Amino acid sequence: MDGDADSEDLLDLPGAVEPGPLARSLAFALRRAEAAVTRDFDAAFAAEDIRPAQFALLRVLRHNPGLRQSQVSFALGIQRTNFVPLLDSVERRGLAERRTVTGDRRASALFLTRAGLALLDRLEALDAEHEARLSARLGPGGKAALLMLLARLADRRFDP
Amino acid sequence: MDGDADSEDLLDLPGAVEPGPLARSLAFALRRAEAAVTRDFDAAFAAEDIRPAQFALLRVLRHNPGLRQSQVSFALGIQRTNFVPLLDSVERRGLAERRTVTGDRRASALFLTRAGLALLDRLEALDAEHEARLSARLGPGGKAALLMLLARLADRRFDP
DNA sequence: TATTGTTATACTCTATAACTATA
DNA sequence: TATAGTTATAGAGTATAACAATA
Repeated sequence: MDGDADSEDLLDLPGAVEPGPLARSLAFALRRAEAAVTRDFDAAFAAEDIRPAQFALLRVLRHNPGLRQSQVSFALGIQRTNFVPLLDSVERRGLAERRTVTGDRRASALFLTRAGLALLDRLEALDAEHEARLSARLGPGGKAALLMLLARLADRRFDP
Repeated sequence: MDGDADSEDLLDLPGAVEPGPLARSLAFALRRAEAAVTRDFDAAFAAEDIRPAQFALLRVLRHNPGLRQSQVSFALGIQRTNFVPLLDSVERRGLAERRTVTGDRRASALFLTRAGLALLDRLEALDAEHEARLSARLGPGGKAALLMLLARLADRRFDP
């Protein structure tokens, strides 16, 4: 049901600690990889005071102007209730705005401001370098392979 | 500096939302994959009331009896200050224990209890099924490839 | 002086319940 | 009745500063 080769040597726990079965745990490997990516992200974006969720939000708004909050939060995998303070944080900084929707006065449509677009241009430049550094760790074809495997893991059709 | 193939089609944001450059973001892909793995973990371990960090701690203690707190917390990637309540939680349940070290009265050595070992046996069985389900999502050789790529990302020698 | 474990604290992310105003 | 957005709140995970006991 598995059939993978041995990869016990892939994980080096620091300080001569035996990793044991932890060396083959996907959850543990994902956690360590995400921590490393976050460290590089923090170093790369320190000057812009932006967090990953804010960056992702701005990117979605640029490519999908006028979406409703529920649509954006669902696309980002954030509950609509937790999306409110996230959106507030970028709206307070004048990077995005809520506009009232004609025809449904409950909803609000989301747009980047000019300032948001200007910031996003700088962020995309920083991100290109960030992704290039990570890609260099992975070797030729590594990033494409990794994105494919991660997308398979994340496929909600397999969900319990 | 990159040279990967196009994989825009790998990410399907729900609700006809254009992912844009988010489709090639490693941080975003990692976040979604980790969320999916966590959902499967929660479903698999619901009956045992155990969290990933507690499980990882028990596993390290089994394979490395007598380690000091600092060593274990470092191996798990948890700061020693945050490790204290984690260890407290498993010690309160009688799964592990602190023992005084002869020769250094500041330190404590960590051991699984018999109850901890018994629980860990059940957890390892659940985890084998959990990992097998994830491995099935990835296809033949997928898990080994993914573990290798994640280890490359996590390699601290590349850290900023 | 430095190290081990600890407390206190704060910030982010996430999760649930309940509310409002609309539809 | 149901939906879009909101508030309040609680639980984890993580970060820094500072302390006591010991080395």
